[in-house]
Amino acid sequence: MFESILDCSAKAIAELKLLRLDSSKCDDAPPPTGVDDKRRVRKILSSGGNGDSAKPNRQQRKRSRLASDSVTLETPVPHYDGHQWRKYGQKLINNANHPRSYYKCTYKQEQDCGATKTVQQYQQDGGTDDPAMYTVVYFGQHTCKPAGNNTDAAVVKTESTSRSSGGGAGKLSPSDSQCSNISVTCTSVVVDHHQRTASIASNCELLDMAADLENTEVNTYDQIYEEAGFSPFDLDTDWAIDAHGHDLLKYGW
DNA sequence: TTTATTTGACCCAT
DNA sequence: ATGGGTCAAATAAA
Repeated sequence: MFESILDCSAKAIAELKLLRLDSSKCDDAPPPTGVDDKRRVRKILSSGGNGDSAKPNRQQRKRSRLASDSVTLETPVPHYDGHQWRKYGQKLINNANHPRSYYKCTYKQEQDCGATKTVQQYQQDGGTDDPAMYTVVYFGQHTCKPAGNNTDAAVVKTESTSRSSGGGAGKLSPSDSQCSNISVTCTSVVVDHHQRTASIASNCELLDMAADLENTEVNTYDQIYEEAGFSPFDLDTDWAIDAHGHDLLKYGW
């Protein structure tokens, strides 16, 4: 297990290092913020209304989704990220063994929060010692405020196949061995310095973190946690995507 | 009754 | 034409 932890940590660091090389091409690409008015448009359409207004909206949205920056997490526990999500779709994807699930922020309606994510299992669950791994891709930013003083991370009941934490508390300790499998990638590294605060962990900072970790004798997840001070998987931390969807932000403990 | 999930259809980008 | 993202009616769960 120890070796496995080491191996996975090394892999994560290697990936982050690769991304660090790409980080030099940080350029500005302000993603349009698509307004989700589709439901109403659909209603109008289905009631025989003029459908011309539908096209720009949908186009705008789809384009924004495809062109938008994203943050990708690879994790065995895709549903514990500090936010509440509502599943709105599932699709079988070509050349994938498992369907992809689509989630939007639970507070989309009330707070017009535009954050979405997709979850897809990419590793066959080979046994009890080999937890299924999921690729989680986050789009957009959370503009919603977390409801209540919910210190526990949001627990999202989703796929029945979810095997995470088997009914245990929705909280992982940093020493949880599963956490050693986490890696973080991003499709675009653009840092808006005006958006940053002291508590922000941007992609670049994550990459720096990886570099620092590489120069340190890090043998356990506990040490990684200690070195970094936090992790993208810290459930006591609230995470968000920055205003332009470029960075993974930490906005609270 | 309310809220969340499932799932087939629809639509857009490639 | 096809793949993938989203909608929304039907269904399930609380």
